[in-house]
Amino acid sequence: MSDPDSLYYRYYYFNPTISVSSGQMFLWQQIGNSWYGTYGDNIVKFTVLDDGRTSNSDSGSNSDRDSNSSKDNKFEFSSYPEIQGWERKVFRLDDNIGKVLSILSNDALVHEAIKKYHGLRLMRQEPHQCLFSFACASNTNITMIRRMLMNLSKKFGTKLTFDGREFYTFPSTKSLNMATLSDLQACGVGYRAKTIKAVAKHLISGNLDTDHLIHREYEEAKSELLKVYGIGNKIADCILLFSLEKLDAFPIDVWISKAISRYYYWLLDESGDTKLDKLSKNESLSTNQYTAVSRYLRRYFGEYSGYAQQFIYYHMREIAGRRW
DNA sequence: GTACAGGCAGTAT
DNA sequence: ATACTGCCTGTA
Repeated sequence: MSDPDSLYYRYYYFNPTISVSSGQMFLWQQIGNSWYGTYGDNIVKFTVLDDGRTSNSDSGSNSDRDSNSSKDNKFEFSSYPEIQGWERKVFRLDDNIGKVLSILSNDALVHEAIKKYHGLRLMRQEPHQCLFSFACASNTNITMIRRMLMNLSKKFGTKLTFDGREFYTFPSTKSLNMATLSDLQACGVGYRAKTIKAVAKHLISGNLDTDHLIHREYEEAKSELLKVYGIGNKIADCILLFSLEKLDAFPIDVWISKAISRYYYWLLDESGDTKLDKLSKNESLSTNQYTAVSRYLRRYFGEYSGYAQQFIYYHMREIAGRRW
């Protein structure tokens, strides 16, 4: 890479476009060449500067590059109210991505996905927003979750203007705590209103403290989250991975479940765990099966299991022809 | 009309 | 321990 100012050069290549479209963060929208996202009280924005410059073959370091993304776009970042350098935090540019990808490349499937979805990053979410977002995520799909969160933001967030357009901040924990069940249900969240209330109550009372959980180990933080009504294994793992710095978390949803029975069944087989015998035909996991499967996969992928999960997840959605 | 979508809690076996 | 069931809501 000849341009020392390019983000590829400074941070190892990353592609915010593929990350925001991966479904790991719900409140993003594309307008023209720009993407706008809600990050708590702020609206963050990046624009793809398509300067037509294509990457040249610089001595093999690009050999893993997917041919589809051989063009190195530049990106411009801004926000309102302004947060300097938010992209570093949100796209986890502080991670040693070279090390992460190198370790995970030991697995054949993840290695393929890394090549294919070059530049995909894990995104770091604002913890309270992440908690409430996944409180809405049970038994539904991404389109519905987006709708619920947009409705909640309109009703309980603060309107602000950015680039001459209207946006809403994410609702404060306090406002969601004060809301009644029917206020929340008016946003189309249905029975999940009880989970939202439970999360708000735990946060307001100090019973659940995200700053505290960030500094605890995976197991301990997870058991705290599981005490909240409506938060189960999968949702807790998403919250841990996306906002509480648990890169070793490995959320298992139906897509990852498919990937496991297809590509990683040998791992469970090797474990000799009898309660996993029926897993190949029945892809839905009981609580105990989830815990067991999660343990083996986390042991296999190691401290960066969450990155592996993200690449596998994105891959499964892609080959299934995702639509949202 | 019916099945289903990035789960979970409650209840019955 | 494991299996089964209902749940809000919109879309196919």
